[in-house]
Amino acid sequence: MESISDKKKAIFESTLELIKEHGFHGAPMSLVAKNAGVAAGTIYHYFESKEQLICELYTYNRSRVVEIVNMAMKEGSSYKENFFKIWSNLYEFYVQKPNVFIFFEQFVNSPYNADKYPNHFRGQLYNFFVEGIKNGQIKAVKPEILLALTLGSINSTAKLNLFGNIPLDKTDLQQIVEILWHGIAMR
Amino acid sequence: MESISDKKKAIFESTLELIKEHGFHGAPMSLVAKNAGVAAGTIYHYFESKEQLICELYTYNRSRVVEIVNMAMKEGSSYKENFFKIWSNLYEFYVQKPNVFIFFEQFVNSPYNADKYPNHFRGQLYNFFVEGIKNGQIKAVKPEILLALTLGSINSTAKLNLFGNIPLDKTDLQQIVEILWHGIAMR
DNA sequence: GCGCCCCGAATGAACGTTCAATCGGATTAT
DNA sequence: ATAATCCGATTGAACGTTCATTCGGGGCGC
Repeated sequence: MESISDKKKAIFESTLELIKEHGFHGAPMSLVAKNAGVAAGTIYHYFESKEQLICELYTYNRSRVVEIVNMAMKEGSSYKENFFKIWSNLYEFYVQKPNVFIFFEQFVNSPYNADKYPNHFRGQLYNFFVEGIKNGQIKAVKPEILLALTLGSINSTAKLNLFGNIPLDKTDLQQIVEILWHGIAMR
Repeated sequence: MESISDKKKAIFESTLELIKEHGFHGAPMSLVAKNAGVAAGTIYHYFESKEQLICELYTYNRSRVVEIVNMAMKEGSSYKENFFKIWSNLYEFYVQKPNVFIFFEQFVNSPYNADKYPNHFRGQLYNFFVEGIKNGQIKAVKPEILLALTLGSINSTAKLNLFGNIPLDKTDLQQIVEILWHGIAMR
């Protein structure tokens, strides 16, 4: 929600783009600056260091994702509909913003990322599953497992779409969520 | 299958360890050399460049993984049993060799990796699913989707085990594969 | 003594970061 | 209204460090 200055936004965008294209290596501050249309020194006016820039970039985008999930949880009318909404909204976000998606993938497995097991969705999404179990809509599995499977399937589907050489249409996506739901739903 | 010299193996192991611990950055050749117990120059006797070292490290370990899958496909007696075997053998491999697992994750999303959509299992595992569909054991979904979901679930489960702060026992794993199977199996 | 393996100091390019200088708009003084 | 002052934002050349890579040499087997 906090609004950030245009310069900061440009630096963020430039960093995302470079990392998507060339990885952490291949994203030197000089290039980040050039592509953002600012001088090298300017970056250090906004960020303490490269590490901090990257970490802030992560937390900023992570909060966007959390926001999306929280929104989606209120959209549908039934529990299943909510689940589908969450899945597809998150999927859509990743597919629409590949540079964020790839940055996430790079960051999460990098040493920049301090806690490898973030509480990402420990808040709302975790509770969403706990709720589903309590109400008998979902099998009684550890909620962490449901989280992992759900986010994991979004992840690999996004990758399949972005890098796979087969196109994924609405029907395919429907099938995928259906498979997941069929796996975790009661009955 | 090809056997590699002890020095090469030591260099591989050292690289894996450093990358797991400190990422691509934080794995300078000088340290790779030191931890492998060789001189910096020696590495260049075996590898043309750092890039080549990393790429070879990848293809070497990838072939190990492919091997595991191919083996697992012959172990069970029923189709479902085979599926379970593949899943758990691959899972076991990742959990037993976290440095390989993390290296994979880092590599796949890095610019070192040329083709983001590798034919990894296009060979045997792909056929395994095609077969399953033909024989009516599995829903008629694009095999690529089945691949993505299966490998994705292995992936996120391995991460959950390695980094999550909850332990995963046999029952949990059983539940996870069961969920997946229930989702993709016919009926 | 030739070829192969190995060493590790040397090299130079590239990188993250710093900093003195400059800009430009707002504020104050005249 | 104009001039003087100020101050955060911005610049980019320069610095010191780190890195991948090179290379001249040493030792061992044949």
